Amino acid sequence: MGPMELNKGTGFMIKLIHDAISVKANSHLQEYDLTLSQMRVLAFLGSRRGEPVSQKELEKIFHVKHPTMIGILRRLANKGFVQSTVNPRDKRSREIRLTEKGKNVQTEMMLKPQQLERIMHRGLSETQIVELSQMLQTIYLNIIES
Amino acid sequence: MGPMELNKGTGFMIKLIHDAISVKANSHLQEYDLTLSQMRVLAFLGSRRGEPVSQKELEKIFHVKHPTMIGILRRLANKGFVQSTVNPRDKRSREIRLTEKGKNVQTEMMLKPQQLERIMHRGLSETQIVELSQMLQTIYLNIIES
DNA sequence: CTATAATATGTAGCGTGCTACAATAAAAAG
DNA sequence: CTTTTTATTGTAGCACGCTACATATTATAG
Repeated sequence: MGPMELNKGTGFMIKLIHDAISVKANSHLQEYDLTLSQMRVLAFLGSRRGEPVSQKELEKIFHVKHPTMIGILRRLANKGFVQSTVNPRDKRSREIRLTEKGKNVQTEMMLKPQQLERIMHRGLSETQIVELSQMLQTIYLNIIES
Repeated sequence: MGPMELNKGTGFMIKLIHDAISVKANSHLQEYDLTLSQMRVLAFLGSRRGEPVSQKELEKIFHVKHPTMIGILRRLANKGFVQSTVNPRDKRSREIRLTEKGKNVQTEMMLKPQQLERIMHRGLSETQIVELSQMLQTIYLNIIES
């Protein structure tokens, strides 16, 4: 059960880390009635300080297809964290905003993402973290462009 | 839209890569009527050369909970790639084996996983790949143990 | 031996990805 | 101006993670 058996290729390791992050983050976010993907969206909306964002913009920022973002926003809206109104200047489009409840929970959780990052980076030097980030970007672009 | 905006933290990059691998691999595996998770299970069963494996073993090897593995195996069995029989020595347990169809598709796809790995590693030196692998293992253990 | 605990599998239901198909509104072409 | 194309959002249905609850069998305690 040592680290030996973990050496199964980069793709598999990425999957293991992804799943582990989901489980860990979601269990911590349960107390706020939120998931990791939902929290990321709330954090982004909070960074906009009240300026509305369209669904399309959110899809591009989070690199997901539109049915995925619709689902996340629907659940956030059902729980009262965000509000979605038709854009009067383009009735195809919708403007997404934080509600008061959304603003409150967002400010309450501002620090959380950095905490998990710090835990992940334990035992790695600053130099290594920079190199890791560059390699991950390289890998991502390699896949996308293949 | 350059690489600049990708710099959003290790956790988010891991998610992006995970999702990109899924989409790319699954689109290639469509012709075999398989998904990436299903193919990984078939590949492992193929490496056992006919020796049956229990569901519990597969859960440990792939680091998933039992309902997840049950689902993957049920879909593989419905498509005729694997066979599941009760273990006569322990009727709680089930023995999973490849069918002939499973063996054929498994040998046909032996090389595929390495191909995607090679694409992912483009532009990285051997040294970097080793360092990356070590850092990913560190990160995984950091999360698990936190 | 019997009662209890542990183990392996199964079911139900949810969130988040996806593709494919559809509807409405705006922009472009004619 | 009308037609066609493009853009944005929506719906249906699937795979695969998960948790929580349940069932059946084996192992352990008493």
